[in-house]
Amino acid sequence: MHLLLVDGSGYIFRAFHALPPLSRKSDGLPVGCVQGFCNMLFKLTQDLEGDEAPTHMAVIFDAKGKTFRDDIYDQYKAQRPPPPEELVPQFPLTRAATRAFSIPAIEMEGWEADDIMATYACLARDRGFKVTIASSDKDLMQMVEPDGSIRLLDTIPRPGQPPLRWIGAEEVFARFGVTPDKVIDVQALCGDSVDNVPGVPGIGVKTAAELINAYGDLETLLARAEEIRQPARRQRLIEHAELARISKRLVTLERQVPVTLDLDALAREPISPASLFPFLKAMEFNTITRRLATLLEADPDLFEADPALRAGGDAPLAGVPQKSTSLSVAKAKLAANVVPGTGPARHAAEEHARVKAIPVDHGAYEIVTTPDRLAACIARIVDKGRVAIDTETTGLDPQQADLVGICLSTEIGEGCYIPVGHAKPGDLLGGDGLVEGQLPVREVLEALRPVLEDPSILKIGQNVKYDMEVLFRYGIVMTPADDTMLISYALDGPRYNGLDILAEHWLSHKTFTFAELAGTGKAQKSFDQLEIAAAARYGAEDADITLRLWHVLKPRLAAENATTLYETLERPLAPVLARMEARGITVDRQILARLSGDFAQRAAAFEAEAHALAGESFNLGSPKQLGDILFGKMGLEGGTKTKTGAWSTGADVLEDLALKGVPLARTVVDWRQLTKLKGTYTDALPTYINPRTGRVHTSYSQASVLTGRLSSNDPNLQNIPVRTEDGRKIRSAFIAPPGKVLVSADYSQIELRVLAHIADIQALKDAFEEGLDIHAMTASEMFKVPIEGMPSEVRRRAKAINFGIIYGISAFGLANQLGIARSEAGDYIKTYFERFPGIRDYMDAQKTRVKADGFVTTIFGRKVQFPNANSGNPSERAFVERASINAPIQGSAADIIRRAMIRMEPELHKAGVEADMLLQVHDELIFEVPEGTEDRAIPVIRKVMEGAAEPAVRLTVPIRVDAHAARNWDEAH
DNA sequence: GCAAGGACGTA
DNA sequence: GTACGTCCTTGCA
Repeated sequence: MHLLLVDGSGYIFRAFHALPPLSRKSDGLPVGCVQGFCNMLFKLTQDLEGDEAPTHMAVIFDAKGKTFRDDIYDQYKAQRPPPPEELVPQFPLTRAATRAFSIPAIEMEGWEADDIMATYACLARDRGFKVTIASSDKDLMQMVEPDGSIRLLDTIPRPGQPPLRWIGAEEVFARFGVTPDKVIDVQALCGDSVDNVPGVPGIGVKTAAELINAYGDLETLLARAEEIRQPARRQRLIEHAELARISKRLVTLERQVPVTLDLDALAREPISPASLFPFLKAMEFNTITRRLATLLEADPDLFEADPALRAGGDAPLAGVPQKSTSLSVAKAKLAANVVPGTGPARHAAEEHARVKAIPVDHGAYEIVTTPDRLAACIARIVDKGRVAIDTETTGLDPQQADLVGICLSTEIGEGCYIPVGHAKPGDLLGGDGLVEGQLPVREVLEALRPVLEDPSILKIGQNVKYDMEVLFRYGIVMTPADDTMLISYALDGPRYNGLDILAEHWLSHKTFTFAELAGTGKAQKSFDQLEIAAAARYGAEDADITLRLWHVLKPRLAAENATTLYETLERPLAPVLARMEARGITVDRQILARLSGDFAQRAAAFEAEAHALAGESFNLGSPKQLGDILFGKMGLEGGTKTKTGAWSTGADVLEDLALKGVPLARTVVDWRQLTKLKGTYTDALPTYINPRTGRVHTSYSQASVLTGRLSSNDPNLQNIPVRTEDGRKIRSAFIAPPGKVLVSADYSQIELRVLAHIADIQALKDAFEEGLDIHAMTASEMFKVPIEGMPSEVRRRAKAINFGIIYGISAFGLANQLGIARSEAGDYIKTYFERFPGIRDYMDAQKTRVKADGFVTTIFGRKVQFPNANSGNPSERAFVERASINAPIQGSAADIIRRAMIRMEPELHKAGVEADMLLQVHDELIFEVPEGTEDRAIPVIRKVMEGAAEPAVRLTVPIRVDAHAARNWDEAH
C-alpha cells in the first residue's frame, strides 16, 4: 500500500510564480494556476508508475482562517501579504480540479495542510503503508522516516536534476545536518524568516545542527546552555530560550488532527471522463483535454462543459455537485470565491461598451512601404500574439483575384496597410505598371509568412476563408484563424452578415463602402486602380473594425453558450471549404457546348410552336405576357394569385392547363425547361471555368443559411439538374480528369432518420433498423395495404406525406402537392398522426418552443432563430410554425454532414487513402480519387459519414450512406 | 443601373 | 408545406 499526499497549496503557489498569467479565453477569468495545477497533478500521477504507483491519494489544501499557531505566536506568518487578486478565484477552482481528477481534496479549518498531511502520514505508516508527500516544503522534512516508510518528493523542475527527487533521511541530513527527528529542534533554533518563526537570533542552520548534535535535543541544550563556551552564543540561548520553545511549537506539525475521512476513503479511483472533461471544458483547457482524451481513450465531445463552472455558467458555483459526499471533506465555498462581476454575460456586455466607445480614426492608420516599418508591424503582431487581417484583391473570386494590399490591425484603433499591387492609372494590364514605392509582394509575404503560419498567433478575419484561399495561392497556409462572420453566425444566424452590417449593428459605425471608393456599375474600378491613400483608409478600417468586432463578439460565445457550436461546427469547417473551393471540379466544355446547341434548337422549335398556338408572337420568357394570352386573350380559367395581382403561370398551373387540353401550356413548360437548362447551366457554366486551373470553383457560403446548411454560388453547384433526362446530361459533363474517378456518397433518407430520432418514433426507427422501404412502410401503415404489390400511386402519396411532415405539413400544401382535395389531404394527415402520434407531439413541442423562446435547436445545439414567431400576422405565424418544425430536422442533418466533412480529410489521411473532397450538396459529398483506388476510398468515406454524429450524439436510428464511383457525376450518383 | 418579382434548378 | 441561388423580365431611377 502506498499513500501519496500532495501539498495542494504549495502546488498552487508554485504554479502562480512559475507560470505566465493566463486568462480564460471567453471571459477573462484568471486560470493560469488552475491549468498549471492540473498539469502538475496529472504529471505526478503519470510519473509515479510501477512500484511507485500510489494505491491511495489525496490533495491537501490550507483552509482559510486562523490556526492554532496564531494563538501561540501572533506574529506567525504575519508579514505574509494577502494572496494576489488573480489568485483568489483560482483557489476553489483547484479544489474542483482535484475532484475532476477523481482525487479527494481535503482541507480543514483551523489546520494547515502540513498538519493534515502529517496526520495522514502517521496513520498510514502505522498501518504499514509506504507514504510519499509531494512537497518541497522543508517544514515537512520532520516527517521523513529513516526506514523510508515516509519520504518527501520534490517535483520542482531544476535544471540538470532529475524531474523527481526523493527526499529521505540522507537528504534531510544534507539540508539540516541532523536526522529527521531532530529537524524541529534545529528549526526551533534557527527559525524561519519566511513563516516569521523567530528562533534564536544569531543562530543559523549550521550552528543549530552543531548544538543539537552535541546536546541531543532542544530541551537538553537549553537546560545546559550555561556550558556553552562561546559567550555570545551562550548568552543568546539563555536569553531567548522561551523564543526557541515557542518556535519549536510553531514548526512542530500536529499529527493528531481529527480528520474525518478514513484512510480507506483515499483509495485511488480511475479518472472518470464524466467528471474530468466537464471541468476541463469549462476551464477551456483544450490542450490538456486533448492530451487526456488520448490517454484515457475517451471522447471529450461526449461531455458538455460543467454548467456551474463554465463561462456564462447558468448554475451558481455553490451548486457544483460534489463527486462523492463522503469524500468531500473540503467544503470549497465555490460561489463565494468566484470574483463577482466576472460573469461571462457581464464581461461580454462590458467589452461591447468598451469597444464601442473607442472612436474610429482614419488618420491613425499607417501605410507601410519600407522593410523597417513592415518589420515593426510584424514585431507588434508577434508581441500581441494575434492580428486582424484583411486582404485586398483585384476581384471577388478568391481563385482568380490577385493581391493588391494587406491590412493588419493588432490594436483597436490602429491599422497598417501594406500596398503591394496598386497599378498605375491607365495601365490596366498591371504587371510592370505598378505604382512606385510599394514593397514587392513576395518580400512582404515572406516577411509575414512566419506570423501567418505561426500556430501560436491567431489570425482574425471577416470571412477568413477568402483570405485563406488568396494567400494559399501565394503559398501561404494561414492558420489558426478566427472568423468574426462565423462567430456572428454561430450566435445570431445569418441575420448580420457582412462587415458593414456588423459594424453598423454592434459598433454603430458606418464603414466605407467599396462603391464609395470605386464607383459602381460598369465604371467601377478594381481595387488595384484605387489611390493607395484611399485604399489604405478603406482597408485598414476593415481590419480595425474586424478586430473590434472580434472583441465584441467572441466573449458572447461563452456568455451565450455557443462556444461548442462555433469551435466544433463552424471554425474548423472554413479551412476544409477553402480547400474544396481551391480544388474545383472538371467540367467538360464540349459536352456543354453540344448541349447548348441542342437545347437552343429545340427551344426555338417550341417557341415557334407556342407563337403559332397563341396566334401571335410574344416574349415567352415573360410570365406577364404569357398570362395575358392564356387568361386574357384565350379566356382560360386560372387563379390570379401572386401577391402582386399578376396571373400565375407557374409550372403547376400550366401542367394543370395541359391536362385540361391546352397544348400551349405544355409547349411553354417544355420551352421553359430547355431555356432554363441552357441559360443557367450549359451556357453559364463554361464561363466559370478558371483559365489557370481549367476547373470550376464554386464558392460555399458557410454563414448564410438559417438552418446551418451551406449554400453554393458563383456558380451554384448545389442545384445541378438531376430529375429530367436532359438535366442529367448536364450532370454528366462534370467529370473526373484522366486517371481519376468521381465518387459520390450520399446519405440515405437522412432527414427522415433524423426525424425518427428527434421525435422518437419507434415504428419509423424499426423500419430503418430493418432496412425497409420507408415510404412503402408508411403507406402500408396508413392505408392498411401490404407492401408486396403496392400500387405506385399509394407509395407516392405516402412519400409526399413523409416529405410534408419534414416541411411542417399543412392540409393546403399536401393537397396542392398531390392534386387532391384539401379535405382528403386533411384526412391523410389525421391518419398519419394517429398512426405515429409522436410526430404530433414533436410538432407541437417545436411550435410551443419557438413561441416561447424565439428559436428552436438542432441536436448539436445550433439555435435557429425566428424573431417573428409571435407575429400579429396569422400567415406569418403559420409560416414560422412550419419552419420551426423543419429547422431542427434540416439543421441536424446539416450539422451531421458538417461533422463528416471536418473529419473526412484526417480520416482519409490516416487510412492512407488518397481522395480529394470536391463538393457538398446537402446530403451528398463528391470526391475525386485515383482510378482503381475507389474500393479502398469508399469504405473510409462511408464510415466517416455514417459515424459523423457520434460521439456527440448517439442516434437511435442507423445512418446509411450509398456511394458509387464513375467517370462522371451523373453515373456516380 | 438596380431591385423586385416570377419562375425553376437542387436537397 | 422547408431551405437555397440564378436567370429573366419588368418597372423605376
